[in-house]
Amino acid sequence: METTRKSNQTRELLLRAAFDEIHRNGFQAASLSKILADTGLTKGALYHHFPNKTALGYAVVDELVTNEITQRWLAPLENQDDPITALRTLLQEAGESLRPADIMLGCPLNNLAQEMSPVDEGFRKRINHIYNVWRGGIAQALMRGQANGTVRTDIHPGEIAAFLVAAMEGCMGMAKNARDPELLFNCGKSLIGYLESLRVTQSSRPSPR
Amino acid sequence: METTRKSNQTRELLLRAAFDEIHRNGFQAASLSKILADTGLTKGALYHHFPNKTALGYAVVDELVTNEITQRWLAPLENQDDPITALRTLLQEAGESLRPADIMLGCPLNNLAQEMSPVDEGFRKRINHIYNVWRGGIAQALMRGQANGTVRTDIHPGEIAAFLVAAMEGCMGMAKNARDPELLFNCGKSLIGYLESLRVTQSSRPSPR
DNA sequence: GGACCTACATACCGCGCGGTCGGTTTATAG
DNA sequence: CTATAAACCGACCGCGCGGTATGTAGGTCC
Repeated sequence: METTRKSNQTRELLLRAAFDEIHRNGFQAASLSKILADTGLTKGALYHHFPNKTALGYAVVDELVTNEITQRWLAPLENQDDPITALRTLLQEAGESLRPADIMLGCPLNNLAQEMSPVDEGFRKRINHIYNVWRGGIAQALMRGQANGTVRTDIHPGEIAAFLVAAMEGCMGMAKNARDPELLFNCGKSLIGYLESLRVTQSSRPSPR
Repeated sequence: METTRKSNQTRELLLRAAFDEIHRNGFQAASLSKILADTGLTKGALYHHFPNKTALGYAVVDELVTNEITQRWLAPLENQDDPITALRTLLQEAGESLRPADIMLGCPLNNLAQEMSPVDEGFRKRINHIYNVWRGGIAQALMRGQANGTVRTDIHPGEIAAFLVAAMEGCMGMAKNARDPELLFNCGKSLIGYLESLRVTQSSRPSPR
């Protein structure tokens, strides 16, 4: 079983290098030779673990990208009574943790979505599944907020969740192109403003009977 | 001078075919051979009008993409007293005019922005310039709205304009991946809701003195 | 009517790509 | 110690790509 563990190590090594290369150049322009040069491995190792380039890309999405989204954006949302402040905190943390190089490369999920959705149905379905889970997690958090009185009840959680994810990815994409942290900061400010408009305020609370 | 006119015709023919190819496959994966097959022209014609593939791409951005954005999103905004209803109308018109194939391919400008920004500085600057013009046009419209009392004065037009463009592109990108017109419709609804929240209402108007 | 230039056509090149395949090392099971 | 299969190596292949060079049809000018 020692072989299996080491085998998994090189598999993950390949996955991580592939993730970086894809993040930098997109999937289609990603070079297998570059990935192998980065890892110090060879064609034999790669094609032992993956049947072809597409399967490698699928594995990157299914394992690395999915994991990153769930860890970063969904897990912190569970068991939260106040989804709006929770989301706000997540946004601020994400904004602070982004280095210029990260801004320049953009969100890996959105990059793949924009590049591969029209070109490869396998990528499209996998990415759309991640987005569905993401939207679903936010929607559920908003519903819990509605149930406990922290979120306005006159909004549709599913629609709002879809818009929130779309706006986030849009802001990331803008900053990626502009290469301007301040633009990202301003967009984040507007996004947080929108987020706060979903909160139950004194004026919006129905008068007690 | 008759030759010049025909020459410009084939140049525009190449540009339009290149635009389509790039819109479908992205710039890097766009095939010059495919473009030439579509137009019925040959390498000689292409390299007579453009020094290389990159220059062709730049011309597509500088001429076709720039024109589409200004015509569709900026020209209708000029000389409008009520920018919020004007933007709302533009959004609805755009949403209605989009066919499933258009949704699937996404916004040409955003596609190029996401693909090329980290890879080629020439593309990045050109695209960023278009976005700057776009944001600027919306910001100016909002400022006019503030001046004539249709837009809230407690918001920063530049920041809001940046967020609006980002959110629009984000919504387009989501629908492109999901391949779902209803998702686009829902995002558009939320976007319009946000837009309307910028309007001066009876309650938000300062009491006259 | 020859010189000349623009506007294309066509054959060709080198390169890097994804992918293949026989060989070699390594590790575990018997 | 040996057999066997997994894990990995590395040379090789075909292909399509962007790009080049040479050629040529047709209009213009003197």
